[in-house]
Amino acid sequence: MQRTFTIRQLTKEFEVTARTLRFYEDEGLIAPERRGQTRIYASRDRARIILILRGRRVGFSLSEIREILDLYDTHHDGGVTQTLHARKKFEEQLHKLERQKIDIEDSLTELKRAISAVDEAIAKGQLTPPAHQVAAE
Amino acid sequence: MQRTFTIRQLTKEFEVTARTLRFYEDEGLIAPERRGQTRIYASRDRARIILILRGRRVGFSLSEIREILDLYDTHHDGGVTQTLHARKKFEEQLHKLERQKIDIEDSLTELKRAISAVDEAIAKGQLTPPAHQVAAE
DNA sequence: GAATGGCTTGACGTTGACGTAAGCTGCCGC
DNA sequence: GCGGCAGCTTACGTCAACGTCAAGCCATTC
Repeated sequence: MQRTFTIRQLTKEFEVTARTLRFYEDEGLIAPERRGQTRIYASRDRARIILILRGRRVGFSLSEIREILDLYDTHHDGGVTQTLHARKKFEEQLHKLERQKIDIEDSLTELKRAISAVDEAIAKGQLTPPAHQVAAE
Repeated sequence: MQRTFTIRQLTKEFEVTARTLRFYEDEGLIAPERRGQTRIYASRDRARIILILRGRRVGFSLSEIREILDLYDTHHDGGVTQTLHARKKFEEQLHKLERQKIDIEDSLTELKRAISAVDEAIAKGQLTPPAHQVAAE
């Protein structure tokens, strides 16, 4: 099992550019080690990248993502206050995602309606034929 | 039943600024009529705004949203070619949303895991007490 | 030893989605 | 007729999330 990764490997695996990974590092989202100058990513970094990218896909900003990652980092060794704060933040994200899930489901049903409307129109043949089949000019 | 809306009403209903609605107009997403200078929004415009905002929330760019709106507009009176093209585009959006739904569900289960981990930690009392309760300095 | 390829660090450029400020035009109540 | 909104246009500003050079280091390979 591989424990470390080069920047190249990760860019290929996740289809992001090296610039993006360095940018995430500048933003404090990941912290790969160095062998001399070059970055060595551990599987911890890789796991965080997965979280980051999925977070982006579901619409979180990088600062929101950083907040979540920080929570994962700190809620273990923090005091009760820290931990309760983490719990609250997690639940906020949870609710945000649940709202988004509803939005997506609404959009999905609407799109499906649109598609079947198109299909009916085609089936009933209520359509002018494609221009190049109408007549030879 | 109200058929028209002022820009003020819509900003309040949807919690967007007037700037935003004018911007959407500049971008060709809506086309309210004018009484003199002032914009009069019909319920058609309102419906489109609902679509736009929901589209944004699920991560579509404004140009993607414009594309969808255009499809709604034109696939009725277009030829077969137009209509099939519309169908294809609709399905593309459909797949994008389905992928996103999976991402969201994954994130949801992960968040729930995180929350119950927090809860267990609290239940087991494996926590240092809040700083202000430790000792009076 | 010169070229090649990969990695690095700046630093400036870009794109999307608006914010913001300036200055104008009605229109309403007083 | 005037203060005070509401709305309008024009135009520049901003912020996030990178892209795009430029210039340099380092190891290999020919």
